[in-house]
Amino acid sequence: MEWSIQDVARLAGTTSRTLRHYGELGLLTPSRVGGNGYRYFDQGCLVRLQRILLLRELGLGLPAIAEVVDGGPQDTATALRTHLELLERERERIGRQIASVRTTLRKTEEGEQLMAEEVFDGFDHTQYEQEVTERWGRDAYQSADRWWRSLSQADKDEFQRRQRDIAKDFAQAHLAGRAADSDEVQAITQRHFDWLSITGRPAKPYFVGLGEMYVADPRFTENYDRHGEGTAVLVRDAMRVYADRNLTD
Amino acid sequence: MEWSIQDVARLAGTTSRTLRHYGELGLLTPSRVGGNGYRYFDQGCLVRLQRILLLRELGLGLPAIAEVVDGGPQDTATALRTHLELLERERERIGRQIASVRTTLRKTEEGEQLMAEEVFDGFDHTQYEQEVTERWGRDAYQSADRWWRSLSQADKDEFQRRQRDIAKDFAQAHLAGRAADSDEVQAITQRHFDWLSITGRPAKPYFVGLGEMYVADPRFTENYDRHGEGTAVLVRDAMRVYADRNLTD
DNA sequence: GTTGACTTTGACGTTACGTCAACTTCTACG
DNA sequence: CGTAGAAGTTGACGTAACGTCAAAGTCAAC
Repeated sequence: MEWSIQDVARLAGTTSRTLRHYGELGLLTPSRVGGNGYRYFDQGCLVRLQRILLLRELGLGLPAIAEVVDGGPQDTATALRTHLELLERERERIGRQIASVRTTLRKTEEGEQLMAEEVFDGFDHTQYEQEVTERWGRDAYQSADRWWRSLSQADKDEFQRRQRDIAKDFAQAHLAGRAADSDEVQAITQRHFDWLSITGRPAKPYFVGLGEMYVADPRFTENYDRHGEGTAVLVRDAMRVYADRNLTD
Repeated sequence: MEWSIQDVARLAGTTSRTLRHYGELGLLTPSRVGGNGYRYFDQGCLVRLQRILLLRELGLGLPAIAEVVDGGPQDTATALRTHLELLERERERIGRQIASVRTTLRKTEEGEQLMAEEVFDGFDHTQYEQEVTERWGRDAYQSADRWWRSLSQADKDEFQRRQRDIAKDFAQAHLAGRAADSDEVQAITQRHFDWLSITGRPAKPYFVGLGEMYVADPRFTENYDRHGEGTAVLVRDAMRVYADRNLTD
């Protein structure tokens, strides 16, 4: 018993083009090829095709399927587990994207001037920025940067007010001679971490790198040291301690 | 003030290739092109680029962005709402895919012979099947079919036992002379609907089409009529009533 | 004048096929 | 037995958004 390519396509709910494509990739070889070049498939081919189509419906790529269909259930399980992780990461990514789009949409509807003319803030300190960002990734910085620009002025003000409060507390602790790893300073650092978490929980290298930037980039240093000389260094150290204690990577 | 292509790429956190690509698409035109062909960008270009990159990070396609960047916030809001729907559907789809992969993975690990040699059940009634499936989509049927094949024998048995119970109750109601739109028959139909919902809530055309298949395909007719002649017709009518009352589209 | 960084255009590769196009083969009918 | 129509073949381009060479011209500095 054997079937033509069109028969198989109908039976399996796919197209002849797909079957030819699988043939090219060596995924599914016809059991017989006539003298006229016609492809014919037998029952074994159909069984194989069913497996391929099921796996493809689950979202696996053809190369992954190719490695799996000839192997045992062991290989299949491994591939599925890997694929599952990928799918879960993808779902998370989309979830974050949905949240971002919702925020942007709200801003847009509220008539906010999305990304106004102050695009140039931050475009003039490329000297230090470059050195620092290279350590923990330019993309993360750029991404956060664009996020910041998309906020409304009110949001920015609120965001900065919280930052100033935190900076003041850091400075006060610094004046009082507290160590970076003291409970008091670590509590402030926790608030600092929460403040940063608005755009998503920071990764460890990002957080540590940011601390270093507070010292390296005068624009940031000024944020802390204006409340008391040397505060930026304390903050950087506190951030490193915090990261070592609470963040994984 | 103007910048070279490499400068802009660095400033915006992207690559020169991307900028050239946007140029080709007419998304971002250089403010000036030197006699040597070099592209130069001014501040306006940077503002525009920031908007483009933000929207792209949100997952919008370049054609969609192209329509939006020149329009007002009105257009942007509409585009974002459309995009949001798309993202939410995508998240749901991935959620379903994750569930499917988990099930398949479990089966595989339990040592089930995934899709055994009985691939041929159902491959011999293509005559009727073809007529019926053409009405409500072959893909839906094929997909459900593959799902069915991926179940373990125990699951299949359980699934069929529930089906038999429902069929018997339908036959009994039929013998008692109940109408398709009677409360009693509709209650059984509800159970039938729930039973089908295992693979996902059926769409209305699917559900109605399935009812017609129960009459058109002797393999299915037999499932009902063996408990009493004419039951299949009652079931079909009951399913249509149920669909009209409870399902949309 | 040479080196090295930067620029240009052009073209191929990526995923899983869809969609012609041009041509041959099979099947059924008058 | 000729022919129409369905079905088969290979070949090639298109898709989204660039990444990645390749070949060649330009610019700035030593």
